[in-house]
Amino acid sequence: METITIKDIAKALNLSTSTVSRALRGSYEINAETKRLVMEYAEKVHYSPNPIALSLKENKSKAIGVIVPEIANHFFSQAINGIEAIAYSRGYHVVIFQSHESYEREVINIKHIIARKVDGLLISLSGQTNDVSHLQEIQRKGLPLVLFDRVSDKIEAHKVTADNFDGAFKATEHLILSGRKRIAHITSPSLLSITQERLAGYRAALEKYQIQYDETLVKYCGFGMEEAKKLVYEMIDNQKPDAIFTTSDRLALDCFSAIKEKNILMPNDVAFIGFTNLKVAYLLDPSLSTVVQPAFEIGQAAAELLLDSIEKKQTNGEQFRAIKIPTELVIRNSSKIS
Amino acid sequence: METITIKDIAKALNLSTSTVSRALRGSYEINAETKRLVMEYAEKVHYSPNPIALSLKENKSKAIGVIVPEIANHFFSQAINGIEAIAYSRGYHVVIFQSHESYEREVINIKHIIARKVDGLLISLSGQTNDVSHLQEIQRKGLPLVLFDRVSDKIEAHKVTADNFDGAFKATEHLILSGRKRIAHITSPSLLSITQERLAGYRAALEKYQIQYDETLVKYCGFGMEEAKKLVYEMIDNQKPDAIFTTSDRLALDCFSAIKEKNILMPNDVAFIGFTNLKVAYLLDPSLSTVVQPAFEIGQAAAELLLDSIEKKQTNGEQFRAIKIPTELVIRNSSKIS
DNA sequence: AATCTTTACGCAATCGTTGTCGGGAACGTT
DNA sequence: AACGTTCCCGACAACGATTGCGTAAAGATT
Repeated sequence: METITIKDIAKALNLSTSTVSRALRGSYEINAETKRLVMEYAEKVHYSPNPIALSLKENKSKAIGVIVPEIANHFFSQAINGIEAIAYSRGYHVVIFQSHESYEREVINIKHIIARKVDGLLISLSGQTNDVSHLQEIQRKGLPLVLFDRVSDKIEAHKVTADNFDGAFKATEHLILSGRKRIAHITSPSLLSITQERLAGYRAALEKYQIQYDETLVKYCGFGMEEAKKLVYEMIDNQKPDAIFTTSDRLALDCFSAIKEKNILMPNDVAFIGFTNLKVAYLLDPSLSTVVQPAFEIGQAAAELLLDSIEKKQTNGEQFRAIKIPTELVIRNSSKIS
Repeated sequence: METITIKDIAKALNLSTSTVSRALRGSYEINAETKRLVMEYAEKVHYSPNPIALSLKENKSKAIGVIVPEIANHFFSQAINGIEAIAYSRGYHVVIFQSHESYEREVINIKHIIARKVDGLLISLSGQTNDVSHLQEIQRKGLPLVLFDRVSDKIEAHKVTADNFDGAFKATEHLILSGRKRIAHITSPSLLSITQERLAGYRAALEKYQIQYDETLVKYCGFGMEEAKKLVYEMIDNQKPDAIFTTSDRLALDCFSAIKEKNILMPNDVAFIGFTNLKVAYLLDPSLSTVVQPAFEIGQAAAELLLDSIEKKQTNGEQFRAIKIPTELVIRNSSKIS
C-alpha cells in the first residue's frame, strides 16, 4: 500500500504540500524551476492524486450511478455500454446497480447512491415501481437525474426513451396490412411507461384501420418463469389470434418458444413480431420480425444529458428535456405475408 | 446538498463529534441514555455516514473493480450478475470497466482502478493482453486480484474458469462419436487461456479416437466484423470439414450464420457445435448444440474468492486457488447424428 | 534610505470520520 | 484524607488534497 502522496513529494523535495500541490496544477505563483522539479519527481515516483481526498473536499465523486432492472438483458447491457462510452470519455466513472425488478431494491439502491455521493443518477424503473418519491428525494437533494427507457409521468425530469408509440404503431400497422385482423398484444406490466406507450401505438394503428379494439386480446405479463407461456397457451385456445405482437426481449423469446411448442406455425397460423433488439433475431426459426430499439444510443443520449446537467449546475430555470430515439421495424419471416 | 454530518448531530445535542461517532457505533464507553439520544436524533434527521470520508481514513472503499472485455456480451453480463450478487450481499459495490479487447485500455483501466482505491480487482483479460506486468503491479501494491474466465499462466493469482478442457473434449468426442472425421476448430485469439485450454481438449479427444491432428483445420479468429465469415467460407471451400466446433458467443453466431448463408445444411453437411451460453440456442434454426459455461457461477466464485482474500488480509502464505467450474454439453439439432 | 511591489513559498483550515489520549466527576478503598 | 477505579466524554490529530491568507526576501520606486 505504499501509495505516494503529495506529502511524500514535499518531504523529498523540502517543500510544503501547498507548493507541491500548486506546482502540479501549474499555478503561476510557483517558480518555473520548482515546478519542473516537482513534476519530474512526481513522474518518477508515479504519483497519482487520490480521488477520494478530492471527493471529500469537493463533495463530488466524478462518478455517476446507474440503476437498471437487470444487467443480463440485451437491452440494458447495450444501454450501459452507451452510457459508459460517454461517461469515460468525459472523465466519469460508472457505478452500476440492479433493482431486479423490485421496488424495494430500487429504493435501497437509491439510498446507496446518495450515500456514495455520485454526481448524478441514471435510472430505468423496475417493473414494480409506481411511487416515485424516492426519485423526488434525489431531486430535492439537488442531484441531477435522468430517466431512460422506463420512465414515469409522475416525476418531472430529463427522460430518454425509444419512440415506443411509433414502434408499436408500425408493428401493428404492418400486421394489419399483412391481412391480420385479430392481433394480440402481450406486454409488460401495466405500470411501466413503455407498456402504456406501446399499447397506445397499438391502439392507434387499430383505430386507423378501423379495427375494433378488443381488450381480451391484450395481456399484461409479469416476470415469472412460466407466466408468458401460460398466457400464450390460453390466448391461443381462447382468443384465437392470427397475430401476436409482444414487447421486451424476454417476452418475445418466451412467447416465441411457447408458440413453437404448441406447434402453431409462424407466420401461417399466427404472425409474430417482437419489440426487441436481440442480435440473433435473424437466426431464429422462423427468423424473428422485430421493432429494434437503439439501446446504445439511448444510453449515450441519457448519459450526455446527465453530464451536461451535472456540469452546467444551472438547476435554476433548467428545462427538462424528453428525448425520443426512433425505432426501426425489421420484418422477417415470422410475420411475412401469408 | 444539505447532507447531515456527525458534526450537525453533535451541535444539536451539545456533544462532541467523538461522542456522537462512538454512540452511533454503540461503543461501551458511552452512556446508554446518550446513545439513545444520539441514535434517535440520527434516525430523525436521516443521518447516513459519508463513505468517502471513511474511505479516506481507512484507505479502503468497500468497492471492487471489475474489468471485462465487453459488457454487452452474454457471458460477461451474466458473470457480472454473479459478481454483483455476491458483492452486494457482502456490502461491497461493484465498479465496472471495459477493455474493449484492447490491451491499452486495459492498462488505463488498471490505473483508474488503483487510483480509485478499490479494495480488490476482478479481471478477464482482453484478447490482446500478453504482457501482464500491469497485473503484477497490482499485486505488488498488495491489492487482492482474481482472474476469471480469461486468465494467464504468466501470473500467480486466484483464477476461476470454466472447465474449458473438459468442455472442448466432450464436444469433440461427441462429434467423433457421431461419425465425424474432419472436425474444424474455429477459435479465439491464440493468446487467450481459453483458446489454449479448449484447443488442448479438442486435441485430446482426437487423440483418444486416433484421429490425426490436422492444423489446417484449426483457425484463430480475431474480433473483426467479417473475420469469422471469411474464415468459414475459406475453410469450407478448402478443408471441407464435416463438423465445426467454435468457441465464444460471438464466434458461434458469426460462423453459424456464415454456414447458413453458404447454404450448407446443418447437421447433414456439417455438424456444428458452439461454446456459448446463449439463452436462445434452442430457438435457432437448426437448434444450436453447445457447451454451456456457467457464467453466473463463475462470477460468484470469483467474487467470493476476492472478498475472502480482501477480508482475510492474510497475504502471507496465502495459497492461490484455481477453481474450475464444470461445463455442460447440450446436444441439439445442429450436431445430431446424421 | 525608506517605502512599495512582486515573487515564491509556507501555515493552517477544510472536507467527515475515527482513534488516541487525557481528564473531570463520582465512587470505593485504605 | 489520600489515593485508586470506573464511567463518560471532549480535544486533538490524522487521512490527502486544495486554497485563502500571510510573509520573507528580493527588486523596483521615489
